Amino acid sequence: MKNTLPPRKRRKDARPAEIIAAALEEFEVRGFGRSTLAGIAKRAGISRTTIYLYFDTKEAIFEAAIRSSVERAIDDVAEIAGSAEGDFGTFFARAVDLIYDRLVEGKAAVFMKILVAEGQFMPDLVAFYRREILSKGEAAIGALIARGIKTGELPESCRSEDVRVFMAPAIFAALWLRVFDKVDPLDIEAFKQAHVRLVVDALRGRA
Amino acid sequence: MKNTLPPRKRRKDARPAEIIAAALEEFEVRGFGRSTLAGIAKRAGISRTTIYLYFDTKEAIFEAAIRSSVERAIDDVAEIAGSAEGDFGTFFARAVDLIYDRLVEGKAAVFMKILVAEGQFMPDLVAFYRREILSKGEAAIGALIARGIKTGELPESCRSEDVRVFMAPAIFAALWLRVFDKVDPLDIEAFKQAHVRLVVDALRGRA
Amino acid sequence: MKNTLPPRKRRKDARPAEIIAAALEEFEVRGFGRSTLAGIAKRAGISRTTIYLYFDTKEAIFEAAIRSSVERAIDDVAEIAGSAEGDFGTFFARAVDLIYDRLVEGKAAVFMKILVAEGQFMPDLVAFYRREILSKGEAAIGALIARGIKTGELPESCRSEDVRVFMAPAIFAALWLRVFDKVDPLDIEAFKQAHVRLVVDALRGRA
Amino acid sequence: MKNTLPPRKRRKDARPAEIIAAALEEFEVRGFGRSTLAGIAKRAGISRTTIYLYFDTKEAIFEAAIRSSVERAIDDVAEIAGSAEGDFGTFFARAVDLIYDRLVEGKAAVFMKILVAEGQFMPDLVAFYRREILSKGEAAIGALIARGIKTGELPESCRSEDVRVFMAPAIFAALWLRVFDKVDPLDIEAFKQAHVRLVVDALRGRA
DNA sequence: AATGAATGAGGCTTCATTCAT
DNA sequence: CATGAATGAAGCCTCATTCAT
Repeated sequence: MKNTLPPRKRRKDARPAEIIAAALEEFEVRGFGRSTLAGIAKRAGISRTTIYLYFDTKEAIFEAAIRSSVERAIDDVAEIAGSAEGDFGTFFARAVDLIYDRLVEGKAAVFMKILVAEGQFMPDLVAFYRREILSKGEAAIGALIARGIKTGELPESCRSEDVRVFMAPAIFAALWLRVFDKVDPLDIEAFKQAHVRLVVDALRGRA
Repeated sequence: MKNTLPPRKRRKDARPAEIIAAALEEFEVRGFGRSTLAGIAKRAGISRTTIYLYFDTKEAIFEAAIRSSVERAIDDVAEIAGSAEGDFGTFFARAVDLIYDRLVEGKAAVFMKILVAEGQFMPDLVAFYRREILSKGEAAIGALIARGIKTGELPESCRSEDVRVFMAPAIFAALWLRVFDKVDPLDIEAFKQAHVRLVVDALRGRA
Repeated sequence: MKNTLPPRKRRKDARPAEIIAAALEEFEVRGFGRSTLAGIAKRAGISRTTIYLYFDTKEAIFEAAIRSSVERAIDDVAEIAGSAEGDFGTFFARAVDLIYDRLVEGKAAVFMKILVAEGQFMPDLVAFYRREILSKGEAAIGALIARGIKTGELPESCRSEDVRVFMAPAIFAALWLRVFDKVDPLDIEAFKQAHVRLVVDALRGRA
Repeated sequence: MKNTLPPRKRRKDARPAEIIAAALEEFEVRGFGRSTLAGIAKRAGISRTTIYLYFDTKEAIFEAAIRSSVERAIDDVAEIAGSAEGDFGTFFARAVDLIYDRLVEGKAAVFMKILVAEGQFMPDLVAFYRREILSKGEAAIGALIARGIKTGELPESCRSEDVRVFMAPAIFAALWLRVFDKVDPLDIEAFKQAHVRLVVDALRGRA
């Protein structure tokens, strides 16, 4: 029943997503500043002006891209939080796995890169990204820690800690991969494990 | 009498540094891509074309800026390594202090930001920055760990760890400050201490 | 009804030719080096940037102009060679008539002038012009001479002569007209006849 | 006695000539339009601004260069005309030799090239060059013809001929050498002989 | 819905030329 | 006499964006 829509219509509905996908490719390869509408259009296989039927500016495309990735992120957080059993180390490792997956695979890292570079000119998007994406991650980590405290694995003092310090290596790794990896490769698996070990050892040690 | 040098001449010697300083301001405020020679010139109080007497391209200015910051970085490393006494925690805290100083104060973070944004188009500079700046930091941290192992404070197993994971929160903080701080301020002092605690606790705990 | 094509579309097809025509005007008046895209655009009644929809660089415009004049040149040669009857003098006079026509009327002389001035920086175009234009002329003259030898009007020895010497006065006249004519006018008709007489007398005299 | 001037003075007197020489090199290599004062200064081994002590503009340098070559040209003409004996063919061949020498060797051809390219913007120089250089050549050829008529070698009808047609191949050769020679070399010696033969045969044939 | 045509704003860079020593 | 420093004018080119079909 959903497939009975005329192809024209289906096409129309798909366009924004196609453009966003094309734009993300372009952003990844050329950075945001150097990306051109011409490049995005070419990747999307459409004309430059067609983009204006769906988006007002280049920034609007980026905004839409960022927004379109929110739902999944929310699901992710739910996924992390939903898991039922295990000790803190296991949970944390799983959360970190997920985060690295997103970051290494792509979109999230592209967003980070662009926000680092151009965030000052997109305060709304920065706020949005922080609120919808990063803070979910923080909340998730915070929840893990709270659970660890409840189960007695972690000391009460951990509660007041700025959780961003526990996520920092992941962001670092994401950016390093995109910038310095060619000149000094980072073994992402080993790094991830070091990251987990660092946090788990530190927090457990305080008990 | 020593000051009787003709101002024109003195000017000339000072110009490159002035231009670099102006460029760094501009880069910091507008990012590299959006920076214009006109903006740099205005900040430096000179004409657009005067810049070309000293630098061939915008990239060249950035390169000069990055290179001009190397000497200090090297001194810093010496400073860290030179200190004589204390336990691992004290040493590491001092090193982290220094790193945050550089990163918060300015230049280094500006470079990081630009390299994140445009590094793919400046492979030479990425390599240079990594070699001359980042690897010094890594080496310093590695030396601290080696010393901790020798004094028995840290277990032998620490030696094989990727030291970048110990520096990551500093880089993270530097970028966060420039990007998300307005929307979610980061208490740099508290974060720094959390960073130190994280690493020290984790490494000590392994002993 | 055939004329109901949208003007926008018709425009598009005509644009390159319009731009070329405008450019030739500009080149003729200002020379190639001093010609500006702004000037060409103004002559064509379009915006500066519109030119870039059709040509990549100023050189490309010149190249297109030169190429667009080739077909006619080829036809000319056919025309000369095709004529059926007459003695060598008649043939040669007709060929010279044609050459002077082209040269005096315009394009060809403009090209010559530009190539003289800037040819060292456009080796491909020099080669192209020589191959597609000048050598046709040489071939035509050579054919006339061969015919003259066959009919017995000219001695066999003429065959080995460098035919460029027979065309030289035409090139000279073309350039003189553009450079020295104001200060020392050249009666083109008289000169042309002198040219014909010179060559015909010389070649016949050898018989 | 002339050599007792202080070296500073000698230097000063020599400067204009040095600059002119450097400029001619530059003009020859890069053409007039693309030549820069910076390039000329470098060739002359002096500073860009020093040129302004002696010349007001780039055009002024060219003008001085052209004027400085006049004396020699005048001498040349005298040389041609002064020779005492021989028939018309011999005389003409000698004159042509001389002309080709000048044209092939350099300065004169550089002037021609520049005037062809930029003459429309230097009407005074065009007039000057025509008057001081070209017309000398024409006069010399005219004198040769007059002498030929007097000695009975040439018919009276030659007198009314536009002598430029007799010089044209030389100009042609000079330009061809600078423009098309790489793509289609011209054997200058053979061409020169063909030129002489053409003119001599034609004029003699009329007798 | 889609597009080809067109353009204005703005960036980098070159160069002749002036200024002050 | 000579020059290093500095600049304004001007050119080429890119790109986001609008217009008209």
